[in-house]
Amino acid sequence: MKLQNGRKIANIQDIARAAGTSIATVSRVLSNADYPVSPLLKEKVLAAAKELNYTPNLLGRMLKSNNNTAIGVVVPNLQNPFFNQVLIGIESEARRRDYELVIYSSHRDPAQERQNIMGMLQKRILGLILFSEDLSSETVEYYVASGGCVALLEANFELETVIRADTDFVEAGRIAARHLIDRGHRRIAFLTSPLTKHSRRKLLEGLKTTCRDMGVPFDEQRDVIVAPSETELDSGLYEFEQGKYLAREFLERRDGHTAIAAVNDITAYGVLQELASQKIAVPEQLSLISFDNLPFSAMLSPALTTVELPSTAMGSTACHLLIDCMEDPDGAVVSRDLVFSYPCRLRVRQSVASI
Amino acid sequence: MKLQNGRKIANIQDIARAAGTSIATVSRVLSNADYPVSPLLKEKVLAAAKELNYTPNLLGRMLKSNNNTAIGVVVPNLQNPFFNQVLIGIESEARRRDYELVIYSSHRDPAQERQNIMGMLQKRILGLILFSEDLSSETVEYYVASGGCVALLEANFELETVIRADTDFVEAGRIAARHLIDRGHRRIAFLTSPLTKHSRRKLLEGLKTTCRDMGVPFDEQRDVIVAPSETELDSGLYEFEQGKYLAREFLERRDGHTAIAAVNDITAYGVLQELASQKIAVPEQLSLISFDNLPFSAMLSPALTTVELPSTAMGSTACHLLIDCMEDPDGAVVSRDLVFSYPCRLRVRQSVASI
DNA sequence: GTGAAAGCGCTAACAG
DNA sequence: CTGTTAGCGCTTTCAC
Repeated sequence: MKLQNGRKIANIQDIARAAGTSIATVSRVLSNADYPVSPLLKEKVLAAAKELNYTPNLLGRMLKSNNNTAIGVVVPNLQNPFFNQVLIGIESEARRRDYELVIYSSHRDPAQERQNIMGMLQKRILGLILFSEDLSSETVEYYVASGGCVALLEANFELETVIRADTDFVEAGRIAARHLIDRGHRRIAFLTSPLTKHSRRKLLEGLKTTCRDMGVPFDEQRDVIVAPSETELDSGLYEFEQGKYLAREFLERRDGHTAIAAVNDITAYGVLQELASQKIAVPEQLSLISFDNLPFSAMLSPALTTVELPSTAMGSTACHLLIDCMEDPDGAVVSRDLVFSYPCRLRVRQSVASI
Repeated sequence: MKLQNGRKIANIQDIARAAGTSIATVSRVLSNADYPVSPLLKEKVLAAAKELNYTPNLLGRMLKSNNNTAIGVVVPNLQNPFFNQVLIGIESEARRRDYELVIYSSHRDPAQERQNIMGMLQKRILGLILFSEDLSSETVEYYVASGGCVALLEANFELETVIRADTDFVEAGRIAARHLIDRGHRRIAFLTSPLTKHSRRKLLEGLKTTCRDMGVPFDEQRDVIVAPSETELDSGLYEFEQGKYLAREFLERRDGHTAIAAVNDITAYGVLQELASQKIAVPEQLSLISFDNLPFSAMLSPALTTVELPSTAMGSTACHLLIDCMEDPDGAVVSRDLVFSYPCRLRVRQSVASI
């Protein structure tokens, strides 16, 4: 109905008229269904379409076929670089398969999340990648019941008929501890935000059990320093400030520690800056390792040794499986193994010394 | 048509049947048009809708009304944190106004960009925010001709009836030069990627003219160091590597310089790491300033002094104006001033010394 | 106030 | 092969 050089956008009727045929034929050639159409007419239709600058109205098609080649992505926010990494993976896969990405940020607000998912349903966006470490399953169940496919990233609730990706945080913790211990460290501190999240507790568990397994003392009272509270500002800056705070706290209570494991990269950046401002050289006087491997971590001085949590790969695989499910006519794919987990990888750089 | 607990998703027919009325009435209450409906019927309809878990099908509505409450965003890529900052601004405004964000990444490929925009048109997404420093206007013109509204961010081509946001890079260059000179620097080097982009040339211009205006010698042969080529890998890592390269080059050719201006923050990170590895202390032995103010820049040691290019604000204002235009029935808004530019701001941190 | 009916642009039977 | 026709779910005249 919109104007285009004074004319409305051409529709198949216009094409049909111009090509001297019927809308059915036009539809058949333009949606290239494998339906026999005489070469002559085909040619004419194509020519008319080109002539009239035909732009198919996918709303019409979608309304008819009730499917939407878009997938919705709900992340807690866009500021946290980790989610950004996940998005990069999702985007590349979506583009490869010709799906659009509709992005919502929930700000960890269940009401907002619910609204986002309902919005998707209203537009018949039937594929959802949900990053939601601390929300519940109700809305998701409704979405699935309405015919949607979903991929859950790091969710803390169980649900059937759904793709799941989880990171093995215990293993991540183990890897970090092992590296530190291999390099001769015997007193390790874990600096963390409050242990309210599954992921953080698992990290701690990995650290702790590995220390014990390898004969290194680890005492939660002495070796774990927890930041007081957590305002979910999500600006990234908050975790950074928290890292500085934790470093100060650590230095006061330091008790023979030669290495710090920080709960994530941004916290480690804060630790690093605080240490630098107190003229404590990393890794010469104190070693530091953390978890994430944000791209920026390679750019620091010293470059940060960190356990890479698969983010981009997780995003791209989740998207890949999701699209498979969406395109699967009779849910056969669902019988495949839809829970996956990528290994964490140690990225050795310069912030851990051998002692 | 999809199943939901074995039933299809309810549509207004179902509601009408359940409420004992007609689809017209249902539509009127459910789309809350300000159309008189008796309280009794209204009540019944609402009850039925709730009972049947009614989820309106926006495709139907959109097909009829030919408008889509989504806006498309085309950025070159998702890896560059600068675009990410812009996106954050766009997202917050879009959410506030209840618009969905459909995100495309063009990878600076005109064909891809064209395809993205065509895809939007096909879904009748009639609002576009395009970040495109080096593409041409053809597709955009077509989009506008088809009834779309567009906001151009940092575009290098002219176009009417369009919102534009541009950054005053000359002024950014001036601000940096002024700061350096105010702090006593008299020999400044500009480290940059190839001067193929408008923005970089403008930065140089601001630097150069300000030096001359303030009586500080600036010689392009001696004071500008250009990286050899530019592979648009866009991983962010490339600019970082380039920064290291430029720093090495600088050190070889250093000729009394006391300060470096790097073309952007990521390049500055590379410079900083190279300097650190060569044990050159910043800012004690050499000062460094750059352009962007990515969130990370505050997290380095030393924290980077940088000229903030408005990114988030630009995104949110662009989105704001775009939605105004889209919602404007008769293009009256277009007469307003639709070209805007935010001031760049100096963020003084620790990488520039007074000498 | 209310409802019947005509589309929005497209696809898919169904008939020729 | 081709065209007619009946919807997809919704909004919106236009009569009552």
